[in-house]
Amino acid sequence: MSETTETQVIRDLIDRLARLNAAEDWNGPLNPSQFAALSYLARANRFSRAPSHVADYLITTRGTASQTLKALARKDLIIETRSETDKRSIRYDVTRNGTDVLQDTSGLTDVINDLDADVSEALASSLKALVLAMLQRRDGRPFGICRTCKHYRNTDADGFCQLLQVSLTKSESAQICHEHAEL
Amino acid sequence: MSETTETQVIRDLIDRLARLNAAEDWNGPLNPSQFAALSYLARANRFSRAPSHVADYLITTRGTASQTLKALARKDLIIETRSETDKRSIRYDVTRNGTDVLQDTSGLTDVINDLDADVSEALASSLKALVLAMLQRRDGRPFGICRTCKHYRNTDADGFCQLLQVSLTKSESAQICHEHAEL
DNA sequence: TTGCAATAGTTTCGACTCGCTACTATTAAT
DNA sequence: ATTAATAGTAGCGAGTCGAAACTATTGCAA
Repeated sequence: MSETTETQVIRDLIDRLARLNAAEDWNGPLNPSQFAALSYLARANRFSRAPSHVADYLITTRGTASQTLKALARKDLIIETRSETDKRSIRYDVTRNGTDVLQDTSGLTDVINDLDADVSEALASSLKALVLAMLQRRDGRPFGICRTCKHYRNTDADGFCQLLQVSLTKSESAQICHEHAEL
Repeated sequence: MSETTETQVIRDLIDRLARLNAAEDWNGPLNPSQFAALSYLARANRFSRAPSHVADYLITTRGTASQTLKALARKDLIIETRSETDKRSIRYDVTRNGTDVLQDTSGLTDVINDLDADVSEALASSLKALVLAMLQRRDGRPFGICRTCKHYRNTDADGFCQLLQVSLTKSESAQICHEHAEL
């Protein structure tokens, strides 16, 4: 008979919240994993759209990610592009159909929007601390948008990544990168 | 190209945290759903251990819950007891083996314990608000321990449930009930 | 009391996730 | 020139998931 501690309560709330969100996904054309993968691809920059990146983001194996991506490709929501420079790697881009599917508004989004600004800021910060601590234990990648990365340099119009040595458009600077590192 | 708003960030953090937690479960003898169901049963009172209650708690259907419970029963982690009063209903109790499996300490637990007391209290409260708001939309049951329920009455040694008209031991008053209602 | 309707749980189906292992192609390092 | 590392995939077995169809009870009304 386990005790129900404050910690256990938080664990349960996180799990239940994720399940409530997942249950909503099932109402749409995609299952929760497919939706999460598609949503990630739509926000990731062009250096972060490979199966292995999706696997890292979704905390799963390359094999599982590969299957999920193949399922999305079968549905014409994403399309694969083989790299010219490295013939092993593949990049998946979201199609027009794919962006349409992502328009579905979610109940969790509404509910989070109803929080007071200071509450949601505190929530984001606590959750981020938890995710980072969990990632550290398995050396997983944090992911994050270019503009907040230590390799990012602000130039006149656009941005520049010191790590990959490429310039980035304004739009790209707001995308998610698998190489993201805290300042 | 979806924008990544503060709300989207929180959604992603919740999803990733749940996935990080789930990934840990896979290292053990059970999959995440089985572990969640077993963990619930170990903390639920004797009126809340039926397949339909597990389904409500895990935000899934009775059919799915039934399958998961059968899988746990095959592994001798829970055992089914048919009710005398209502021959349709079944109660699953956690076996000795079941409680042993639950002893596994989780990384998420450690990480939550590392939070400052005031931070974790704020976190619990925000998450609870989100879960309640989500549940309201699908009239799902909140669940919670007897002692904090509006039907609970404190008696001399033990407690009493006004709704079910039964007296509760001290230990039972700390268990999860599917009939739980906010004060 | 008979006759439904609601409830509790199960089964089956098809699509898919999931970790795993084994495998192919390519690229990097010695 | 080997050998090792990396990127991605196929196939396996167990199991999740919702949905629909099904059995066995119990509740309710006319």
